[in-house]
Amino acid sequence: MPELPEVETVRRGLHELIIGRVVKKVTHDTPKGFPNAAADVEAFLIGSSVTDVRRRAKVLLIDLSSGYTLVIHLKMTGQLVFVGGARPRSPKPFQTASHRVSNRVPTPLEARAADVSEGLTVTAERFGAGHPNESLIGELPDRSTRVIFEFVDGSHLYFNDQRKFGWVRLMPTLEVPNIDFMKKVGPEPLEHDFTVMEFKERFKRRAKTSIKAALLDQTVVAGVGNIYADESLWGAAIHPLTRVGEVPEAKFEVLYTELRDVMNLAIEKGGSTDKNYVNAEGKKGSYMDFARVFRREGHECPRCGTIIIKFKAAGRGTHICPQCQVLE
DNA sequence: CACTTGACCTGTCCGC
DNA sequence: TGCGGACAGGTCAAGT
Repeated sequence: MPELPEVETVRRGLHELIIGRVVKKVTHDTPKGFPNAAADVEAFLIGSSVTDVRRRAKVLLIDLSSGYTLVIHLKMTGQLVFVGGARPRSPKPFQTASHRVSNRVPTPLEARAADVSEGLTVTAERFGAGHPNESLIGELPDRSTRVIFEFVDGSHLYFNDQRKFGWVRLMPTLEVPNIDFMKKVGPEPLEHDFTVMEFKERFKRRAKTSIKAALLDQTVVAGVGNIYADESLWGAAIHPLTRVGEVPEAKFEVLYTELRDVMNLAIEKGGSTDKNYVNAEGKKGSYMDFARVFRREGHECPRCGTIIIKFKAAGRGTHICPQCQVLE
């Protein structure tokens, strides 16, 4: 479920944590998740240092000193978790009684990781007690770990992805803008120069589709997913099935403001953790504590007290207040 | 071309 | 207790 605020939170975390670190080794178990040829990995990733961590829409870009970039999409359940600091060493970490999943057969990736004496424990203690966003991560790697980046200083970056929809690929930095997705994707909604005029203009060509489908369309505006679509539509009091062309001008302007406000708040709260999402330190985001309608069916609308309902719109679970949000 | 639906995956939850 | 099926949603391909 990582949307723009979640990916941005990960980006900020990684920007603090991995710039300057030099890649020593990469282990991965899914050709689909990491399709690059071993020779390319050896030539352009191993021995390179991280020079920048960027984001475009929901895509993370980790730039390397080799002139290549790791392009990463977390899709629904992807996580990028950095583990540094002192590392307890264990000779057979995947066979110790303390291992969380010790009574099953280690995956090939785990077995390989065991060979290099990994077996780290990511605990709340490691990241400091009292942090508002608790850790969701246990020992890494775990069964969802697809790629492990090891840096020369002994720290690690884990790419976990329970549902395997996400991917990592290595390509020349200069070619990143030529990816089909990058050529089609719409403007960044939180950029200062993204105006309400441009917002309205972008939606015009989708006049006949529903406002929710248009919000989720990455070629209209970048980075909006199901959570912030529902939250911003509630904020603007627009029914998700309203055709774009039928949305009153004034409400469109409110939607622009609501979308930006709700995403900025979400970034401030470290994103939304419904089930899987964690930041670069393995911690949950707390926006869901502030959500007004998303996953709140059966609860009262904070504006009018009407019970929030859930139904399907644009192929997605959709949450509205049936009193505040009516078809135009 | 605009728009909708299904596929990709796996873990979880619900009803029987 | 187990099992089948529905469900979760970002993006692309294939369909209308």
